[in-house]
Amino acid sequence: MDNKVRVRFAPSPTGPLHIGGVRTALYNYLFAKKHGGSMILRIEDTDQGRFVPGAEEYIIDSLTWLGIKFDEGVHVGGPYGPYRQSDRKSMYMAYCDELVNSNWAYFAFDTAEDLETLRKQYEAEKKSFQYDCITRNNLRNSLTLPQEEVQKLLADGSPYVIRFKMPAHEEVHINDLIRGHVVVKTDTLDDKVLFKSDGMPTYHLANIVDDHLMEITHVIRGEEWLPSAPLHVMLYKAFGWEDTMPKFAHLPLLLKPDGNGKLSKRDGDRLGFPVFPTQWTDPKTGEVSSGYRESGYYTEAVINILAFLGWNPGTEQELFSMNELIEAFTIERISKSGAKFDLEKAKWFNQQYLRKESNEELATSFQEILQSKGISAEHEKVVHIIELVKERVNFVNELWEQSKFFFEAPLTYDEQVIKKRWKEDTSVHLKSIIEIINNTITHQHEPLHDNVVSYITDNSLNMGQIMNCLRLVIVGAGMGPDLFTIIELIGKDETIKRITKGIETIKN
RNA sequence: GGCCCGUUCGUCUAGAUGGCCCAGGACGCUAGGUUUUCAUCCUAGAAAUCAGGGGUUCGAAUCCCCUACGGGCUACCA
Repeated sequence: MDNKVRVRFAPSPTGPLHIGGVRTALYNYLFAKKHGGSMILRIEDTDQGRFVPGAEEYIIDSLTWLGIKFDEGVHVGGPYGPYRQSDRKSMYMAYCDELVNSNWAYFAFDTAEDLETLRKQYEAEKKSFQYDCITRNNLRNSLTLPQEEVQKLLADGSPYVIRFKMPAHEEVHINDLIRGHVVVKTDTLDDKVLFKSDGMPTYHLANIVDDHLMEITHVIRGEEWLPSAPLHVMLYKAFGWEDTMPKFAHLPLLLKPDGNGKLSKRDGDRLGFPVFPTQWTDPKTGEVSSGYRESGYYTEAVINILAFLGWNPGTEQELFSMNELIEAFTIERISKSGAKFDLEKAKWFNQQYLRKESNEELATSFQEILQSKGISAEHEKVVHIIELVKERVNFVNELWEQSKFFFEAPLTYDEQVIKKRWKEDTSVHLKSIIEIINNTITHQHEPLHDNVVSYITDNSLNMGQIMNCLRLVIVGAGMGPDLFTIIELIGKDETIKRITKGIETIKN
Protein backbone atom coordinates (compact mmCIF):
# COMPACT_ATOMS: atom_id res chain seq x y z
CA MET A 1 0.00 0.00 0.00
CA ASP A 2 1.57 3.23 -1.12
CA ASN A 3 -0.92 5.35 0.68
CA LYS A 4 -1.99 5.45 4.23
CA VAL A 5 -4.43 2.74 5.21
CA ARG A 6 -8.01 3.95 5.42
CA VAL A 7 -10.79 1.60 6.45
CA ARG A 8 -14.38 2.17 7.23
CA PHE A 9 -17.07 0.62 9.29
CA ALA A 10 -20.36 1.28 7.52
CA PRO A 11 -23.45 0.05 9.37
CA SER A 12 -27.04 0.87 8.53
CA PRO A 13 -29.03 2.37 11.33
CA THR A 14 -31.70 -0.31 11.21
CA GLY A 15 -31.36 -1.30 14.83
CA PRO A 16 -28.69 -2.09 17.35
CA LEU A 17 -25.40 -3.51 16.20
CA HIS A 18 -25.04 -7.16 17.01
CA ILE A 19 -21.79 -8.79 18.02
CA GLY A 20 -21.07 -9.86 14.47
CA GLY A 21 -21.14 -6.23 13.46
CA VAL A 22 -19.06 -5.30 16.45
CA ARG A 23 -16.47 -7.84 15.44
CA THR A 24 -16.36 -6.38 11.93
CA ALA A 25 -15.79 -2.96 13.46
CA LEU A 26 -13.11 -4.41 15.73
CA TYR A 27 -11.19 -6.08 12.90
CA ASN A 28 -11.33 -2.88 10.89
CA TYR A 29 -10.05 -0.96 13.88
CA LEU A 30 -7.25 -3.41 14.63
CA PHE A 31 -6.15 -3.38 11.02
CA ALA A 32 -6.21 0.40 10.78
CA LYS A 33 -4.27 0.91 13.99
CA LYS A 34 -1.80 -1.81 13.16
CA HIS A 35 -0.89 0.11 10.03
CA GLY A 36 -1.13 3.57 11.49
CA GLY A 37 -4.17 4.21 9.33
CA SER A 38 -7.54 5.82 9.77
CA MET A 39 -10.79 4.32 10.92
CA ILE A 40 -13.94 5.88 9.56
CA LEU A 41 -17.55 5.55 10.65
CA ARG A 42 -19.97 5.99 7.78
CA ILE A 43 -23.68 5.59 8.27
CA GLU A 44 -25.42 3.88 5.36
CA ASP A 45 -28.98 5.02 5.69
CA THR A 46 -30.13 4.83 2.11
CA ASP A 47 -33.14 2.73 3.03
CA GLN A 48 -35.57 5.16 4.50
CA GLY A 49 -38.06 2.44 5.22
CA ARG A 50 -35.84 0.57 7.60
CA PHE A 51 -34.50 3.53 9.51
CA VAL A 52 -34.77 3.05 13.26
CA PRO A 53 -34.53 6.11 15.46
CA GLY A 54 -31.77 5.87 18.03
CA ALA A 55 -29.85 3.21 16.15
CA GLU A 56 -27.07 5.54 15.04
CA GLU A 57 -26.59 6.82 18.57
CA TYR A 58 -26.63 3.26 19.82
CA ILE A 59 -23.90 2.24 17.39
CA ILE A 60 -21.69 5.12 18.41
CA ASP A 61 -22.29 4.65 22.13
CA SER A 62 -21.68 0.93 22.14
CA LEU A 63 -18.49 1.15 20.09
CA THR A 64 -17.30 3.95 22.34
CA TRP A 65 -17.96 1.76 25.34
CA LEU A 66 -15.83 -0.95 23.77
CA GLY A 67 -12.97 1.40 23.08
CA ILE A 68 -13.24 1.24 19.30
CA LYS A 69 -12.33 4.75 18.29
CA PHE A 70 -12.85 6.54 15.02
CA ASP A 71 -10.63 9.06 13.33
CA GLU A 72 -13.41 10.30 11.10
CA GLY A 73 -17.14 9.82 11.07
CA VAL A 74 -20.62 11.16 11.63
CA HIS A 75 -19.88 11.94 15.25
CA VAL A 76 -16.36 13.33 14.92
CA GLY A 77 -16.38 14.89 11.47
CA GLY A 78 -13.37 14.84 9.18
CA PRO A 79 -12.12 16.05 5.81
CA TYR A 80 -14.13 13.56 3.75
CA GLY A 81 -17.57 14.34 5.13
CA PRO A 82 -20.40 14.30 5.35
CA TYR A 83 -20.29 10.77 6.67
CA ARG A 84 -23.98 9.95 6.57
CA GLN A 85 -25.23 8.84 3.18
CA SER A 86 -28.54 10.65 3.50
CA ASP A 87 -26.49 13.83 3.88
CA ARG A 88 -24.59 12.97 0.73
CA LYS A 89 -27.73 12.28 -1.25
CA SER A 90 -27.19 15.07 -3.77
CA MET A 91 -23.86 13.74 -4.95
CA TYR A 92 -24.90 10.29 -6.11
CA MET A 93 -27.09 11.22 -9.08
CA ALA A 94 -24.21 12.73 -11.01
CA TYR A 95 -22.24 9.52 -10.72
CA CYS A 96 -25.22 7.53 -11.85
CA ASP A 97 -25.67 9.81 -14.86
CA GLU A 98 -22.06 9.26 -15.73
CA LEU A 99 -22.74 5.53 -15.88
CA VAL A 100 -25.84 6.05 -18.01
CA ASN A 101 -23.93 8.27 -20.42
CA SER A 102 -21.12 5.79 -20.75
CA ASN A 103 -23.67 3.04 -21.38
CA TRP A 104 -22.88 1.20 -18.15
CA ALA A 105 -26.35 1.79 -16.81
CA TYR A 106 -29.86 2.41 -18.05
CA PHE A 107 -33.27 3.62 -17.00
CA ALA A 108 -35.85 0.99 -16.17
CA PHE A 109 -39.54 1.78 -15.93
CA ASP A 110 -40.87 -1.56 -14.82
CA THR A 111 -42.87 -1.18 -11.67
CA ALA A 112 -42.27 -3.26 -8.61
CA GLU A 113 -45.62 -4.94 -9.34
CA ASP A 114 -44.62 -5.79 -12.89
CA LEU A 115 -41.52 -7.52 -11.66
CA GLU A 116 -43.37 -9.25 -8.89
CA THR A 117 -45.86 -10.84 -11.29
CA LEU A 118 -42.99 -11.81 -13.53
CA ARG A 119 -41.27 -13.54 -10.64
CA LYS A 120 -44.45 -15.43 -9.86
CA GLN A 121 -44.80 -16.55 -13.47
CA TYR A 122 -41.24 -17.82 -13.53
CA GLU A 123 -41.75 -19.55 -10.24
CA ALA A 124 -44.83 -21.32 -11.58
CA GLU A 125 -42.60 -22.76 -14.25
CA LYS A 126 -40.02 -23.66 -11.63
CA LYS A 127 -37.62 -21.10 -12.97
CA SER A 128 -36.34 -18.02 -11.27
CA PHE A 129 -36.54 -14.55 -12.68
CA GLN A 130 -33.54 -12.33 -12.87
CA TYR A 131 -33.31 -8.87 -14.42
CA ASP A 132 -30.20 -9.57 -16.45
CA CYS A 133 -28.51 -9.45 -19.83
CA ILE A 134 -31.17 -11.73 -21.30
CA THR A 135 -34.39 -10.56 -19.73
CA ARG A 136 -33.65 -6.84 -19.98
CA ASN A 137 -34.28 -7.06 -23.69
CA ASN A 138 -37.94 -7.80 -23.08
CA LEU A 139 -38.59 -5.29 -20.34
CA ARG A 140 -39.50 -1.63 -20.21
CA ASN A 141 -36.22 0.25 -20.13
CA SER A 142 -34.15 2.74 -22.05
CA LEU A 143 -32.47 -0.12 -23.87
CA THR A 144 -35.71 -1.40 -25.41
CA LEU A 145 -37.97 1.64 -25.57
CA PRO A 146 -37.70 4.21 -28.39
CA GLN A 147 -35.64 7.25 -27.49
CA GLU A 148 -38.63 9.60 -27.67
CA GLU A 149 -40.66 7.48 -25.33
CA VAL A 150 -37.85 7.35 -22.80
CA GLN A 151 -37.54 11.11 -22.96
CA LYS A 152 -41.26 11.50 -22.56
CA LEU A 153 -41.45 9.16 -19.60
CA LEU A 154 -38.62 11.00 -17.90
CA ALA A 155 -40.16 14.37 -18.69
CA ASP A 156 -43.52 13.23 -17.36
CA GLY A 157 -41.90 12.29 -14.12
CA SER A 158 -42.74 8.61 -14.43
CA PRO A 159 -41.08 6.60 -11.72
CA TYR A 160 -37.94 4.84 -12.81
CA VAL A 161 -34.86 3.19 -11.46
CA ILE A 162 -31.37 3.08 -12.86
CA ARG A 163 -29.90 -0.35 -13.31
CA PHE A 164 -26.34 -1.43 -13.86
CA LYS A 165 -25.85 -2.97 -17.28
CA MET A 166 -23.93 -6.06 -16.37
CA PRO A 167 -21.87 -7.07 -19.41
CA ALA A 168 -22.24 -10.60 -20.73
CA HIS A 169 -19.60 -13.28 -21.23
CA GLU A 170 -17.00 -11.82 -18.96
CA GLU A 171 -15.25 -13.04 -15.88
CA VAL A 172 -14.82 -11.00 -12.75
CA HIS A 173 -11.76 -11.77 -10.68
CA ILE A 174 -11.63 -10.93 -7.04
CA ASN A 175 -8.53 -11.28 -4.94
CA ASP A 176 -9.92 -11.57 -1.49
CA LEU A 177 -7.41 -11.17 1.31
CA ILE A 178 -9.04 -13.99 3.23
CA ARG A 179 -10.49 -16.25 0.56
CA GLY A 180 -7.95 -15.89 -2.16
CA HIS A 181 -8.86 -15.84 -5.81
CA VAL A 182 -12.57 -15.96 -6.64
CA VAL A 183 -13.89 -15.96 -10.20
CA VAL A 184 -17.47 -15.27 -11.23
CA LYS A 185 -19.01 -15.24 -14.69
CA THR A 186 -20.91 -12.05 -15.39
CA ASP A 187 -23.66 -14.01 -17.17
CA THR A 188 -24.83 -15.28 -13.81
CA LEU A 189 -25.05 -11.79 -12.39
CA ASP A 190 -28.10 -9.57 -12.61
CA ASP A 191 -28.64 -5.91 -13.41
CA LYS A 192 -28.74 -4.51 -9.93
CA VAL A 193 -30.63 -1.33 -9.19
CA LEU A 194 -28.21 1.50 -8.52
CA PHE A 195 -30.69 4.27 -8.06
CA LYS A 196 -34.11 3.83 -6.58
CA SER A 197 -37.29 5.54 -7.65
CA ASP A 198 -37.39 7.38 -4.35
CA GLY A 199 -34.31 9.33 -5.35
CA MET A 200 -31.93 7.45 -3.16
CA PRO A 201 -29.02 5.35 -4.34
CA THR A 202 -28.89 1.71 -3.35
CA TYR A 203 -26.17 0.36 -1.12
CA HIS A 204 -24.13 -0.76 -4.09
CA LEU A 205 -23.83 2.62 -5.73
CA ALA A 206 -23.45 4.70 -2.61
CA ASN A 207 -20.94 2.29 -1.17
CA ILE A 208 -18.63 2.36 -4.17
CA VAL A 209 -18.89 6.11 -4.68
CA ASP A 210 -18.22 6.79 -1.02
CA ASP A 211 -15.39 4.34 -0.69
CA HIS A 212 -13.78 5.97 -3.69
CA LEU A 213 -14.35 9.51 -2.53
CA MET A 214 -13.20 8.71 0.97
CA GLU A 215 -10.12 6.99 -0.41
CA ILE A 216 -10.80 3.73 1.39
CA THR A 217 -7.92 1.31 0.90
CA HIS A 218 -9.35 -1.86 2.46
CA VAL A 219 -12.90 -3.08 2.65
CA ILE A 220 -13.23 -5.47 5.55
CA ARG A 221 -16.80 -6.71 5.84
CA GLY A 222 -18.91 -9.79 6.47
CA GLU A 223 -19.04 -12.75 4.13
CA GLU A 224 -22.66 -11.98 3.29
CA TRP A 225 -21.22 -9.35 0.95
CA LEU A 226 -19.10 -11.74 -1.03
CA PRO A 227 -21.83 -12.42 -3.63
CA SER A 228 -22.09 -8.73 -4.45
CA ALA A 229 -18.36 -8.18 -4.57
CA PRO A 230 -18.25 -8.93 -8.34
CA LEU A 231 -20.81 -6.18 -8.92
CA HIS A 232 -18.69 -3.82 -6.89
CA VAL A 233 -15.57 -4.70 -8.83
CA MET A 234 -17.48 -4.09 -12.06
CA LEU A 235 -18.62 -0.72 -10.76
CA TYR A 236 -15.03 0.30 -10.10
CA LYS A 237 -14.26 -0.73 -13.64
CA ALA A 238 -17.25 1.17 -15.03
CA PHE A 239 -16.18 4.33 -13.23
CA GLY A 240 -12.59 3.85 -14.32
CA TRP A 241 -11.43 3.64 -10.71
CA GLU A 242 -9.74 0.28 -10.93
CA ASP A 243 -6.36 1.72 -10.02
CA THR A 244 -7.53 2.84 -6.64
CA MET A 245 -9.97 0.05 -5.97
CA PRO A 246 -9.71 -1.04 -2.32
CA LYS A 247 -8.61 -4.52 -1.38
CA PHE A 248 -11.37 -6.77 -0.12
CA ALA A 249 -11.45 -9.02 2.91
CA HIS A 250 -14.65 -10.95 3.55
CA LEU A 251 -14.92 -12.11 7.14
CA PRO A 252 -16.36 -15.47 8.17
CA LEU A 253 -19.81 -15.23 9.68
CA LEU A 254 -20.74 -15.51 13.31
CA LEU A 255 -23.12 -18.45 13.58
CA LYS A 256 -25.92 -19.30 15.97
CA PRO A 257 -24.57 -21.66 18.65
CA ASP A 258 -27.64 -23.84 18.31
CA GLY A 259 -28.72 -25.20 14.98
CA ASN A 260 -27.61 -23.37 11.92
CA GLY A 261 -27.47 -20.05 10.21
CA LYS A 262 -25.81 -16.78 10.89
CA LEU A 263 -26.39 -14.94 14.08
CA SER A 264 -28.98 -12.25 13.67
CA LYS A 265 -30.46 -9.39 15.61
CA ARG A 266 -33.65 -11.36 15.90
CA ASP A 267 -31.88 -13.91 18.02
CA GLY A 268 -32.09 -11.48 20.90
CA ASP A 269 -31.80 -13.20 24.22
CA ARG A 270 -33.14 -16.50 22.98
CA LEU A 271 -29.70 -18.11 23.07
CA GLY A 272 -28.83 -17.40 26.67
CA PHE A 273 -26.24 -14.76 25.93
CA PRO A 274 -26.53 -11.18 24.74
CA VAL A 275 -26.23 -10.56 21.02
CA PHE A 276 -25.86 -6.84 21.56
CA PRO A 277 -22.95 -4.97 23.11
CA THR A 278 -25.18 -2.81 25.28
CA GLN A 279 -28.80 -3.02 26.26
CA TRP A 280 -31.28 -2.01 23.61
CA THR A 281 -34.88 -1.00 23.92
CA ASP A 282 -36.87 -1.30 20.73
CA PRO A 283 -38.47 2.10 20.14
CA LYS A 284 -41.55 0.52 18.59
CA THR A 285 -42.32 -2.49 20.72
CA GLY A 286 -40.51 -1.40 23.86
CA GLU A 287 -38.92 -4.82 23.97
CA VAL A 288 -35.66 -4.84 25.90
CA SER A 289 -32.67 -6.89 24.75
CA SER A 290 -29.80 -7.42 27.11
CA GLY A 291 -26.29 -6.23 26.42
CA TYR A 292 -22.84 -7.32 27.44
CA ARG A 293 -22.29 -4.16 29.40
CA GLU A 294 -25.40 -4.64 31.53
CA SER A 295 -24.70 -8.33 31.94
CA GLY A 296 -21.49 -7.43 33.68
CA TYR A 297 -18.91 -8.14 31.01
CA TYR A 298 -15.75 -6.12 30.98
CA THR A 299 -15.05 -4.31 27.73
CA GLU A 300 -11.63 -5.97 27.63
CA ALA A 301 -13.30 -9.37 27.84
CA VAL A 302 -15.80 -8.63 25.08
CA ILE A 303 -13.02 -7.38 22.84
CA ASN A 304 -10.90 -10.42 23.60
CA ILE A 305 -13.78 -12.84 23.01
CA LEU A 306 -14.75 -11.22 19.72
CA ALA A 307 -11.17 -10.99 18.50
CA PHE A 308 -10.81 -14.75 18.93
CA LEU A 309 -14.00 -15.58 17.05
CA GLY A 310 -12.46 -16.00 13.64
CA TRP A 311 -8.91 -14.95 14.34
CA ASN A 312 -6.04 -16.19 16.47
CA PRO A 313 -2.45 -15.12 16.89
CA GLY A 314 -0.99 -18.56 16.16
CA THR A 315 0.63 -18.63 19.60
CA GLU A 316 -0.75 -20.00 22.84
CA GLN A 317 -1.43 -16.60 24.31
CA GLU A 318 -5.15 -16.08 24.81
CA LEU A 319 -5.41 -12.93 26.85
CA PHE A 320 -4.86 -9.84 24.79
CA SER A 321 -5.35 -6.19 25.58
CA MET A 322 -6.51 -3.94 22.77
CA ASN A 323 -2.95 -2.75 22.23
CA GLU A 324 -1.64 -6.29 22.12
CA LEU A 325 -4.34 -7.18 19.60
CA ILE A 326 -3.36 -4.24 17.43
CA GLU A 327 0.21 -5.44 17.61
CA ALA A 328 -0.58 -9.07 16.80
CA PHE A 329 -3.42 -8.67 14.30
CA THR A 330 -3.00 -9.70 10.69
CA ILE A 331 -5.68 -10.38 8.10
CA GLU A 332 -3.79 -13.48 7.01
CA ARG A 333 -4.61 -15.14 10.32
CA ILE A 334 -8.36 -14.68 9.98
CA SER A 335 -10.04 -18.03 9.45
CA LYS A 336 -12.33 -18.85 6.57
CA SER A 337 -15.10 -20.74 8.28
CA GLY A 338 -17.88 -19.41 10.45
CA ALA A 339 -17.58 -19.44 14.23
CA LYS A 340 -20.10 -20.17 16.93
CA PHE A 341 -20.18 -18.13 20.08
CA ASP A 342 -19.27 -20.17 23.16
CA LEU A 343 -20.88 -18.88 26.34
CA GLU A 344 -18.64 -20.90 28.65
CA LYS A 345 -15.50 -19.59 27.09
CA ALA A 346 -16.92 -16.09 27.24
CA LYS A 347 -17.46 -16.45 30.96
CA TRP A 348 -13.93 -17.70 31.36
CA PHE A 349 -12.57 -14.66 29.57
CA ASN A 350 -14.54 -12.39 31.85
CA GLN A 351 -13.27 -14.24 34.88
CA GLN A 352 -9.69 -13.74 33.72
CA TYR A 353 -10.23 -10.01 33.49
CA LEU A 354 -12.08 -9.87 36.79
CA ARG A 355 -9.07 -11.46 38.47
CA LYS A 356 -6.84 -8.77 37.10
CA GLU A 357 -8.86 -6.18 38.96
CA SER A 358 -7.57 -5.14 42.35
CA ASN A 359 -9.62 -5.82 45.47
CA GLU A 360 -10.01 -2.07 45.83
CA GLU A 361 -11.50 -1.69 42.35
CA LEU A 362 -13.81 -4.64 42.82
CA ALA A 363 -14.92 -3.37 46.20
CA THR A 364 -15.85 -0.06 44.65
CA SER A 365 -17.93 -1.80 41.99
CA PHE A 366 -19.51 -4.03 44.60
CA GLN A 367 -20.43 -1.08 46.79
CA GLU A 368 -22.82 0.04 44.05
CA ILE A 369 -24.61 -3.29 44.23
CA LEU A 370 -24.70 -3.13 48.01
CA GLN A 371 -26.10 0.37 47.93
CA SER A 372 -28.81 -0.69 45.53
CA LYS A 373 -29.83 -3.22 48.16
CA GLY A 374 -29.82 -0.58 50.82
CA ILE A 375 -26.76 -1.96 52.52
CA SER A 376 -24.03 0.33 53.68
CA ALA A 377 -20.77 -1.32 54.61
CA GLU A 378 -17.44 0.19 55.43
CA HIS A 379 -15.02 0.05 52.57
CA GLU A 380 -12.27 -1.82 54.42
CA LYS A 381 -14.65 -4.61 55.24
CA VAL A 382 -15.86 -4.86 51.64
CA VAL A 383 -12.30 -5.04 50.39
CA HIS A 384 -11.67 -7.90 52.80
CA ILE A 385 -14.80 -9.71 51.62
CA ILE A 386 -13.76 -9.26 48.00
CA GLU A 387 -10.44 -10.84 48.79
CA LEU A 388 -12.28 -13.84 50.19
CA VAL A 389 -14.75 -14.39 47.34
CA LYS A 390 -12.98 -12.94 44.32
CA GLU A 391 -11.86 -16.33 43.02
CA ARG A 392 -15.38 -17.69 43.13
CA VAL A 393 -17.03 -15.45 40.56
CA ASN A 394 -16.93 -14.71 36.87
CA PHE A 395 -18.83 -11.44 37.08
CA VAL A 396 -19.06 -8.57 39.53
CA ASN A 397 -22.79 -9.13 39.80
CA GLU A 398 -22.17 -12.65 41.10
CA LEU A 399 -20.37 -11.21 44.10
CA TRP A 400 -23.57 -10.75 46.07
CA GLU A 401 -24.60 -14.38 45.78
CA GLN A 402 -21.18 -15.41 47.02
CA SER A 403 -21.01 -13.01 49.91
CA LYS A 404 -24.50 -12.11 51.04
CA PHE A 405 -24.07 -14.03 54.29
CA PHE A 406 -21.55 -11.42 55.36
CA PHE A 407 -24.33 -8.87 55.30
CA GLU A 408 -27.48 -10.69 56.31
CA ALA A 409 -28.51 -13.84 58.13
CA PRO A 410 -29.67 -16.75 55.98
CA LEU A 411 -33.40 -16.99 55.44
CA THR A 412 -33.34 -20.58 54.26
CA TYR A 413 -31.11 -23.56 54.83
CA ASP A 414 -29.89 -25.87 52.11
CA GLU A 415 -32.02 -29.04 52.29
CA GLN A 416 -29.27 -31.21 50.87
CA VAL A 417 -26.89 -30.29 53.66
CA ILE A 418 -29.54 -30.80 56.34
CA LYS A 419 -30.33 -34.21 55.01
CA LYS A 420 -26.73 -35.27 54.80
CA ARG A 421 -25.23 -33.79 57.97
CA TRP A 422 -27.86 -32.76 60.50
CA LYS A 423 -28.10 -35.46 63.17
CA GLU A 424 -30.07 -35.79 66.38
CA ASP A 425 -27.25 -34.53 68.57
CA THR A 426 -26.34 -31.62 66.31
CA SER A 427 -28.28 -29.04 68.31
CA VAL A 428 -26.55 -30.10 71.49
CA HIS A 429 -23.12 -29.64 69.98
CA LEU A 430 -24.00 -26.33 68.37
CA LYS A 431 -25.17 -25.10 71.76
CA SER A 432 -21.82 -26.08 73.21
CA ILE A 433 -20.14 -24.18 70.41
CA ILE A 434 -22.19 -21.10 71.28
CA GLU A 435 -20.60 -21.34 74.70
CA ILE A 436 -17.16 -21.64 73.21
CA ILE A 437 -17.79 -18.59 71.06
CA ASN A 438 -19.00 -16.70 74.08
CA ASN A 439 -15.79 -17.44 75.88
CA THR A 440 -13.41 -16.74 73.04
CA ILE A 441 -12.24 -13.57 71.40
CA THR A 442 -13.63 -13.51 67.87
CA HIS A 443 -11.89 -10.56 66.33
CA GLN A 444 -9.20 -13.03 65.37
CA HIS A 445 -10.13 -16.33 63.85
CA GLU A 446 -7.26 -18.53 65.08
CA PRO A 447 -8.26 -18.85 68.77
CA LEU A 448 -11.83 -19.71 67.94
CA HIS A 449 -10.74 -22.19 65.31
CA ASP A 450 -8.47 -23.91 67.82
CA ASN A 451 -11.12 -24.06 70.50
CA VAL A 452 -13.82 -25.44 68.24
CA VAL A 453 -11.48 -28.03 66.77
CA SER A 454 -10.43 -29.07 70.27
CA TYR A 455 -14.06 -29.48 71.21
CA ILE A 456 -14.66 -31.72 68.23
CA THR A 457 -11.59 -33.87 68.72
CA ASP A 458 -11.95 -34.05 72.50
CA ASN A 459 -15.45 -35.40 72.08
CA SER A 460 -14.39 -37.73 69.27
CA LEU A 461 -16.87 -36.09 66.94
CA ASN A 462 -16.97 -36.08 63.18
CA MET A 463 -15.22 -32.94 61.98
CA GLY A 464 -17.10 -32.69 58.70
CA GLN A 465 -20.45 -33.19 60.33
CA ILE A 466 -20.10 -30.54 63.02
CA MET A 467 -18.34 -28.01 60.82
CA ASN A 468 -20.84 -28.35 58.04
CA CYS A 469 -23.76 -27.89 60.37
CA LEU A 470 -22.13 -24.86 61.91
CA ARG A 471 -21.61 -23.49 58.42
CA LEU A 472 -25.18 -24.28 57.53
CA VAL A 473 -26.68 -22.18 60.31
CA ILE A 474 -24.33 -19.28 59.67
CA VAL A 475 -24.19 -19.26 55.87
CA GLY A 476 -27.37 -21.12 54.98
CA ALA A 477 -25.56 -23.47 52.65
CA GLY A 478 -22.56 -25.71 52.31
CA MET A 479 -20.43 -23.18 50.58
CA GLY A 480 -18.26 -20.18 51.19
CA PRO A 481 -14.82 -19.24 52.44
CA ASP A 482 -13.22 -20.25 55.73
CA LEU A 483 -15.94 -20.35 58.38
CA PHE A 484 -13.92 -18.81 61.19
CA THR A 485 -13.01 -15.89 58.98
CA ILE A 486 -16.71 -15.40 58.31
CA ILE A 487 -17.40 -15.45 62.04
CA GLU A 488 -14.59 -13.00 62.64
CA LEU A 489 -16.16 -10.63 60.13
CA ILE A 490 -19.78 -10.84 61.19
CA GLY A 491 -18.96 -10.76 64.89
CA LYS A 492 -19.73 -12.69 68.00
CA ASP A 493 -23.28 -11.49 68.60
CA GLU A 494 -24.47 -12.04 65.05
CA THR A 495 -22.88 -15.48 64.98
CA ILE A 496 -24.62 -16.60 68.14
CA LYS A 497 -27.91 -15.18 66.90
CA ARG A 498 -27.63 -17.16 63.69
CA ILE A 499 -26.72 -20.40 65.42
CA THR A 500 -29.60 -20.03 67.83
CA LYS A 501 -32.04 -19.29 65.05
CA GLY A 502 -30.69 -22.15 62.98
CA ILE A 503 -31.16 -24.65 65.77
CA GLU A 504 -34.74 -23.51 66.26
CA THR A 505 -35.60 -23.49 62.58
CA ILE A 506 -34.04 -26.78 61.56
CA LYS A 507 -34.52 -29.00 64.68
CA ASN A 508 -35.42 -32.49 63.56
C1' G B 1 -33.26 -24.06 -8.34
C1' G B 2 -28.83 -20.82 -9.67
C1' C B 3 -24.16 -18.53 -8.12
C1' C B 4 -20.43 -18.25 -4.41
C1' C B 5 -17.89 -19.61 0.22
C1' G B 6 -16.68 -23.25 3.73
C1' U B 7 -15.66 -28.44 6.30
C1' U B 8 -9.46 -30.61 12.20
C1' C B 9 -11.92 -32.85 19.54
C1' G B 10 -18.90 -30.70 22.00
C1' U B 11 -16.94 -25.24 21.12
C1' C B 12 -12.84 -21.63 19.56
C1' U B 13 -8.78 -23.23 17.11
C1' A B 14 -2.87 -24.79 16.10
C1' G B 15 -1.10 -27.31 12.13
C1' A B 16 4.00 -21.64 6.59
C1' U B 17 7.06 -24.33 1.49
C1' G B 18 3.68 -32.50 2.42
C1' G B 19 7.55 -36.06 6.81
C1' C B 20 8.93 -33.38 13.90
C1' C B 21 1.03 -35.02 13.88
C1' C B 22 -1.33 -42.61 15.22
C1' A B 23 -2.79 -34.27 15.31
C1' G B 24 -1.15 -29.57 19.86
C1' G B 25 -3.56 -25.66 23.04
C1' A B 26 -7.78 -23.31 25.40
C1' C B 27 -13.00 -23.58 27.23
C1' G B 28 -16.18 -27.24 28.83
C1' C B 29 -16.41 -32.36 30.67
C1' U B 30 -14.61 -36.75 33.86
C1' A B 31 -11.46 -38.67 37.82
C1' G B 32 -8.02 -37.97 41.79
C1' G B 33 -5.54 -34.56 45.21
C1' U B 34 -5.96 -30.01 48.37
C1' U B 35 -10.18 -27.81 51.60
C1' U B 36 -14.38 -28.52 57.72
C1' U B 37 -17.89 -27.21 52.74
C1' C B 38 -18.41 -25.09 47.95
C1' A B 39 -15.39 -22.49 44.66
C1' U B 40 -10.29 -21.80 43.55
C1' C B 41 -5.84 -24.37 42.81
C1' C B 42 -2.81 -28.90 41.36
C1' U B 43 -2.51 -33.60 38.71
C1' A B 44 -4.38 -37.06 35.39
C1' G B 45 -7.88 -38.45 31.62
C1' A B 46 -11.65 -38.99 27.86
C1' A B 47 -12.57 -36.32 23.50
C1' A B 48 -11.15 -35.10 16.10
C1' U B 49 -10.10 -42.71 11.58
C1' C B 50 -8.24 -34.29 10.14
C1' A B 51 -16.51 -34.60 6.28
C1' G B 52 -16.38 -39.13 2.75
C1' G B 53 -14.18 -41.36 -1.57
C1' G B 54 -10.57 -41.45 -5.19
C1' G B 55 -5.83 -40.00 -6.84
C1' U B 56 -0.39 -37.73 -6.84
C1' U B 57 3.82 -39.26 -3.63
C1' C B 58 8.64 -43.30 -0.50
C1' G B 59 5.29 -40.31 2.63
C1' A B 60 -0.90 -36.05 2.93
C1' A B 61 -4.82 -32.92 7.80
C1' U B 62 -1.54 -30.44 4.41
C1' C B 63 -1.46 -30.96 -3.31
C1' C B 64 -5.46 -32.47 -7.26
C1' C B 65 -10.45 -34.41 -8.50
C1' C B 66 -15.33 -36.01 -7.22
C1' U B 67 -19.26 -36.47 -3.72
C1' A B 68 -21.73 -35.20 0.71
C1' C B 69 -22.94 -31.83 4.20
C1' G B 70 -23.07 -26.80 6.20
C1' G B 71 -23.46 -21.66 5.14
C1' G B 72 -24.18 -17.03 2.38
C1' C B 73 -26.51 -14.49 -1.60
C1' U B 74 -30.33 -14.60 -5.10
C1' A B 75 -35.29 -7.08 -3.16
C1' C B 76 -36.31 -0.28 -5.97
C1' C B 77 -32.63 -4.13 2.28
C1' A B 78 -28.15 -3.27 3.79
